[in-house]
Amino acid sequence: MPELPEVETVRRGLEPALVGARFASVEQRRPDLRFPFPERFVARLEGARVEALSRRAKYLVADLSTGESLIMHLGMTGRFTVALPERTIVPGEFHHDPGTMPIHDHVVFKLDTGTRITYNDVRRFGYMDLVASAELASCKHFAALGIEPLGNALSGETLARLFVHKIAPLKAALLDQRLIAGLGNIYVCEALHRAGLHPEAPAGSIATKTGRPRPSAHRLAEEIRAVLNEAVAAGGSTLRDFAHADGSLGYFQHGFRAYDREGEPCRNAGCGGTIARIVQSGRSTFYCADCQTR
DNA sequence: CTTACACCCTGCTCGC
DNA sequence: TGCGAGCAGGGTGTAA
Repeated sequence: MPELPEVETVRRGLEPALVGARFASVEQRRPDLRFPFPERFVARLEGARVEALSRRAKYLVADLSTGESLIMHLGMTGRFTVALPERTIVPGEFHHDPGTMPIHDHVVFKLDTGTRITYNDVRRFGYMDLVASAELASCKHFAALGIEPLGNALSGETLARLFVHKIAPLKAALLDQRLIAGLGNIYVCEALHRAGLHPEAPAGSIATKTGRPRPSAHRLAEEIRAVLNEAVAAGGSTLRDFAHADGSLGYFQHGFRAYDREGEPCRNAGCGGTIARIVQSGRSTFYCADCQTR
């Protein structure tokens, strides 16, 4: 579920409830998610105040007053639910996202403000870890991460440098978190479609032999930025709608142009093509063979 | 170094 | 209606 825009939306939803609050108690309901929880997970959280909540790629990072940071990855199905104190919670009446069940509530954070934040993860591909805040950048989760696609680093020049001489397909290169960190299957499909680039084209084809950007590199950088910004904006509006309803965070539908639209007409202006589906490195790719060229 | 693939886990949908 | 196959937006480990 969550790629960069969804994680950023979750961050914005959690921030007002979490930052400045203290963990009054933490309930860890199983020993592991994707990985085991760190040693003394609950003890290291309880009593700590959250100083800031940021995002790196698809990770959430809560900086704590203890000098440690809580790293959270949502995997495929991780969600947070915020129950504000002014909203009386009647036992048995607790609201969940459609499709989520209390049996998959794995961590419950109770804050000193009375707010309760619940982490639910059906497939348990998400995970949490605690690392020293000073060593975040070099910790095992972050050390190998590539550039932030919404940061200043993303440009045609950078993409050309990262992809030059790569024969792997563009799709695979864009999904590689060591090069660009935060894109997932949906937004890679969307960015390539918007940029008019074929997902099977060699990644190196956007660069000259010397690593200079071809026009397609600039186009790709622009479209990555555009589609992510639009999705973050859409998430923000979803957040406003949902936050007052039941506190659900982490899922929203965005109007995709290619993703999951196999057999439907291409939405690029002037193109009469049809969206096709192929499989690349085990994942579905959706693209238009008429307007996405190699 | 690359790239490909199985795998982790649960639930939903689709076709027979 | 039941049931198995296939699929799902995440990443990791292993092998070639």
